[in-house]
Amino acid sequence: MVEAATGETLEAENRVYARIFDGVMDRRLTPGTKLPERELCELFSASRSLVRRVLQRLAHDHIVDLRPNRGAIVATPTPEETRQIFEARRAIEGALVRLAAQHATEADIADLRQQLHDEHEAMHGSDQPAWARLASTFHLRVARLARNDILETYLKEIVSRCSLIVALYEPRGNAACEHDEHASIVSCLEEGNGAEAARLMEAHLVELEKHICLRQLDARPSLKERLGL
Amino acid sequence: MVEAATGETLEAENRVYARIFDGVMDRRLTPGTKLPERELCELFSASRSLVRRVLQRLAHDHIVDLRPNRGAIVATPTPEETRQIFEARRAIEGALVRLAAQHATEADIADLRQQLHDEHEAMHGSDQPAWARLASTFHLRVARLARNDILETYLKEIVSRCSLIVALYEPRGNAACEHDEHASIVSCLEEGNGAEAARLMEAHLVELEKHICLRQLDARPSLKERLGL
DNA sequence: CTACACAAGATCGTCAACAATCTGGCATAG
DNA sequence: CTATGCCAGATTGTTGACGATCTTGTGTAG
Repeated sequence: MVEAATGETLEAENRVYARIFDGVMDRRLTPGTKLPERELCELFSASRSLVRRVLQRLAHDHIVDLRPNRGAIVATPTPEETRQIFEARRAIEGALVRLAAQHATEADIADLRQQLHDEHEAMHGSDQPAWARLASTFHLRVARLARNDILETYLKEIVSRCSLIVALYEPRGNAACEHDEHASIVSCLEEGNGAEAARLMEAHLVELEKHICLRQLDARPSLKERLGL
Repeated sequence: MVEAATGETLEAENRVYARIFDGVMDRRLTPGTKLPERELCELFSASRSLVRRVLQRLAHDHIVDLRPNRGAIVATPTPEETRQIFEARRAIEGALVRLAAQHATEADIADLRQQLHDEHEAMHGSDQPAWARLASTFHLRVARLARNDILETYLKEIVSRCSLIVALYEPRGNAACEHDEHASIVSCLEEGNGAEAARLMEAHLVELEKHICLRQLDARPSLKERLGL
């Protein structure tokens, strides 16, 4: 087939977007990585206009930086942006867990427990990329329970930006979430205690930011550090 | 000049975006309005590719709906979307006023008081479009004081969607905010009382939603009502 | 040896023509 | 008279080529 319906290209577009998005979430695409149109076209066997649209979407979601006439690179959040991102995340994810506590069914809780189990195994199995990915997945799963697509979409965008931050300021990538804190949050959700769940979540996020801010003091994003000078 | 730097077109793109955006905020572009590419090109003396980019951005911000092969129309939020939008708005704007209370300077408060004065005049001057616009402006001004671009951007998007909702479910457009409630919020901000400011803001938004939900019962967006049947 | 200027290569941005799809009206059969 | 099928006009989606801009390597003057 040369080209089918318009729906096909939409699907292809989402596929390319998801591929790059996942690359960022898995920290295989690190901040500053160049994303030349030509190369993306060849890799995905896609037309330039499609690749271009995807890059614009990614730029709109603050995942890539589109520099005029200089191509697209994976975004590198500044320290100030980092501060704002975590502040926004606490607000939005706090609201999400409150809502999740209202709507969560027993089946939902069971799914989360299964998720926690997978997390635990990945952590002990020393499969660190998988662990990091599962840790983000947990947050997104909880968000889905809130039954609010808008806040959920916002959180997804923010979590992806957090992935960039971790890649920048936490080279070993060991800033993943603590398993126990996740477990406590699930317990609160089970009891329908939204207020406490939100409190735990916000504390959990403060811990995560502290982990990163500590490194931020010495690990500047500039290239001096990256060359060991 | 035929064509200048790339920055010029960027500027033109933002200009077209802003024009359509303002049209929605002022309720001159109502939900369902068709936005044909050809016509936009002529109106703004812009190329088709530029218009196309703008429409994609507007679609990403949920201001227009992009139907494949059928063109772009101004978005028409469903009742369920309306529920989610107000829920999200309470969460985000609540967080924003809390932050605004922390950062607001005396000059900021003075600016807000000026804003309140303009609101009051527009209300009495029976210049309703101006009033509705100023009411939204107040919320965005408060958001700016929070010093968090991410949450501010999210609120801007949500407020624009609220404008669509009002246009849909409040034909006369008289669902604007109460002046007094705005004034109370400013007072709390002046005292640095973020918790109370957030409480007032959330109550204010609940009132606004109630105003709309009441109409939602009889005024369905479907065409039966619009034909008087 | 250093610094500046220049030019070739590569990449991005734009435009215009072509192809695919949808809408609305008309003809025709029942 | 109603319903169905079809065709023309209009609109959108895509592609390919052209022009503009930036990067980088090289050469030359100081």
